[in-house]
Amino acid sequence: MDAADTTAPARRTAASNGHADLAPDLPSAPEAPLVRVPGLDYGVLDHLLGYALRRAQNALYLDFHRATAKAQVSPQRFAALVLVGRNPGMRQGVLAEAMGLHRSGALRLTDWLTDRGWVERRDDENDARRWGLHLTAQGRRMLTTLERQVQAHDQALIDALGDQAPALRQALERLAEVATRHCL
Amino acid sequence: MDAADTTAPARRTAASNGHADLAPDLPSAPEAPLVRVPGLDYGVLDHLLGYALRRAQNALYLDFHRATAKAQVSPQRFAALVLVGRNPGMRQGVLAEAMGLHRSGALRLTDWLTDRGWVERRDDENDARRWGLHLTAQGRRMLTTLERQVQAHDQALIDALGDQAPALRQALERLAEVATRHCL
DNA sequence: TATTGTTATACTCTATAACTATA
DNA sequence: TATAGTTATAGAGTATAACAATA
Repeated sequence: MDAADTTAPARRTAASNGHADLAPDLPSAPEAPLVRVPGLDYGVLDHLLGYALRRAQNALYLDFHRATAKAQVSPQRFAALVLVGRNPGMRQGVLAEAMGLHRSGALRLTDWLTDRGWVERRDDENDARRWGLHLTAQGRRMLTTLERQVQAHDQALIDALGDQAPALRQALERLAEVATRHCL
Repeated sequence: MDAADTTAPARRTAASNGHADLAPDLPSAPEAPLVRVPGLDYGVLDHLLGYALRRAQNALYLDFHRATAKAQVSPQRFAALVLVGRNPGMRQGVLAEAMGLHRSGALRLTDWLTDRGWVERRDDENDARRWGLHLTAQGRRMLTTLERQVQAHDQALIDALGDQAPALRQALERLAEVATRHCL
């Protein structure tokens, strides 16, 4: 037997990551800017709330990458890191639910974070089927750095919007609610 | 020689579509709903404009599929259909630019639309390298149907937002501008 | 039998790079 | 040589389904 099986007991394969070879992805292809082509007629698109939303989201996505350029972290991975940081011991299944992913997707996401040494899987005391997710010391440092960058980035946008900003967020939350209710 | 080579001359392969076998994709996996998990602490995410935007966009994306359920058309494909409809003779490269895609992406998108019989490639009179994209009769009918569905869907959201709606769209457009400028 | 997580696989979307035809 | 479009390929992200371990 191995000497130290400190955190992740060996009775499970502990996501030893058989698919990617340790340094898997890097986003690298965030999508091109969705610019407005001058002579073009956009028809109904110019009047759709959904299209305005898509434009804004595309722009913010690219801008997010600029803001966190050094770490090569996608918005999704940043969100996962925040969630694990604020909810220590969180299960993978809950992470999946919170992020609108399938369990297998949460696995890949967690693998990516553990490969970086930012997150580790530990035993769940009550149920041997479960892992508890925890930030490592390095992960906590990284989160602190990223949060500072992301928040500065967000604040710059809010400043640029001026007094429109609070109404915008409120309207977005309402919109998400309405569309979700619509959908169910 | 073939009798009729009416529209697309044979001196080019005319995107005869060697990759997919004619009935390629169907979106089918639109992403799960991004619901708020009750007991969870979202930390900074709850204060970020970018995250609110992501939530709203996710909800609208799913709702869009509901609204156009019968046609299995993604927002992107709908947008492409609108653009070709409003700008007959449009080149693929312009479509790519308008939609923030690489040329090869616009090719796949156009292939999908032509496979459905909604769009056709025709010669460009001035430059034999170019195609002009045009709606077919069937494509125009489909566009009319889709536009009606999408607009009704969008109007329902606008109605639900009430007097917040105009401010929301204005703020979204401003946000896209600001973030893009930020990025360049 | 149901749940948690894993593995294997497939499919979509997008990009990169090399290629052909035309300018 | 530059441009428009095509082809081939690769990568990221997601899903499905079958599986093992545990409840």
